[in-house]
Amino acid sequence: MIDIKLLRESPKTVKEALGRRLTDLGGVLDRLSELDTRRRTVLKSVEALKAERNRASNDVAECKRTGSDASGLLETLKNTSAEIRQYDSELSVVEKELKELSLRIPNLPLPGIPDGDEGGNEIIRTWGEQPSFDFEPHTHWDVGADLGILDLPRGAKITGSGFPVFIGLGARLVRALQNFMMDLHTDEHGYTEVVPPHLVSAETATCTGQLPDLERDMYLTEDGLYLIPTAEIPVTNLHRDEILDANELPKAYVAFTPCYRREAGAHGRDTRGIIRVHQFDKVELVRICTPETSNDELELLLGHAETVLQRLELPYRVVALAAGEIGFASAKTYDLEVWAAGVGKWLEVSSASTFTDFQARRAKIRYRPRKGDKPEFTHTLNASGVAFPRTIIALLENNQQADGSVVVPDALVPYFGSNCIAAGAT
RNA sequence: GGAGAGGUGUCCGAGUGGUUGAAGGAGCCGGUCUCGAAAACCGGUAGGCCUUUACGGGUCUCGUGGGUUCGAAUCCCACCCUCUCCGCCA
Repeated sequence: MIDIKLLRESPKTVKEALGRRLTDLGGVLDRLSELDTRRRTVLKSVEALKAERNRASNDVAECKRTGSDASGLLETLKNTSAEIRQYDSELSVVEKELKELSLRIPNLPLPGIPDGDEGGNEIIRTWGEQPSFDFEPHTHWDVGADLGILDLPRGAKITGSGFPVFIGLGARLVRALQNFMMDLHTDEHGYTEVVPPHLVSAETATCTGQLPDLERDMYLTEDGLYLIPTAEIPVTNLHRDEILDANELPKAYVAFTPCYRREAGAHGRDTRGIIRVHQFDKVELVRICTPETSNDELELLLGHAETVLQRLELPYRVVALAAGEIGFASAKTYDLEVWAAGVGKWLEVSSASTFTDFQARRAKIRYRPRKGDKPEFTHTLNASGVAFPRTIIALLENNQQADGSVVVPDALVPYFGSNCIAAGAT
């Protein structure tokens, strides 16, 4: 949620920051300022009238007690109340539009991030070696089909395209990845494990910023509930409407959930294999912290996601997204892209973002710096740690052998139960 | 799905039309007492918004939203949530 006071006090700063997103919001911002001014004007009038009414009302009560005549007072009060009702109704109209418009304003990009659109993205670092082969590496959909562990046609039969089926060792691989990542984040990185609801209310999805921005990308049920496109939504909302103690922060949560995405408007992109699917599993990391620490927390979070890929021995790069590329609620985002030798592409497996106080404002997540202090908004952050399908793509494509088998990285062996996936095994 | 009960401050809990933003208790913070602690006693202890350089002032909030009234935590309506019982079901 945009800080309306900031817009009031330094509209130029806000406009310039939002301008870096390369979307035109000028008209909306001007309207917002106009509504804000109007709101305060009306509010002053109505509150003065209410003060008057409250005083007179007490006088009426006093008259009743003493038995004196209050009819004159009552006459005046009637008029005052009528006037108040008029102002009140204007106020509610103004406030409604103000709120609706505010929800359409994205977060302000942090000053340090690169400018521009996709071309402005900066590769921060690269880790690991891209594998070389003495044969032409196959794509994951071929490797997976040949091993009998990934069945796309049957998924399409059951539901439609974009709903993959993992079978046998494929399903076991998913389970191994889940346990490996959850153990890593809880035991070594200190996260608290959460199993959240997979369906959320519109209000919940609004607080994290998916609504109204991504309305078309979420599955909406008949009951008005949305299937989560990421565990970020329910987990960040855990502390909605709460005032936390400073010594409770940072809060760190990890959740494994399926994610459901309509991918509306993405038709024709990455349609083969499991690069882009409607349902996938993901381990999500969420942190809630004080404003002073959020920049450091972002780096920490990014490191936790990187550790997953390092343990899995998957080559990756860290990309700092340009201001025109970051998500609606984000102020700064790093993408983690893993190398996939078969399709020959870098694939995003994690997005680590700080939302500064944007989500906290919407969700009213606050904390008290010291006892007796006024509550302040926290900052919120999240990162995938990490998304499964593209991790599986990288494992299958990078670790494939000439005989069609796939080598399982050491870190996964205790969870998977074997150091290789071979055809015919179950 | 049916029947009933209920949602009040950090917590428990009183309050059925008029200084009740809210009794009382607990907790917490500060103080007195004490070598120190406990006990006892005294004081303090919600959030939002508007306004003010500041001190302060104003207003709103007793699940949410409407309504009645000069005035609502208190009356009326709708919705949400929780609990109990019955039914159904994994």
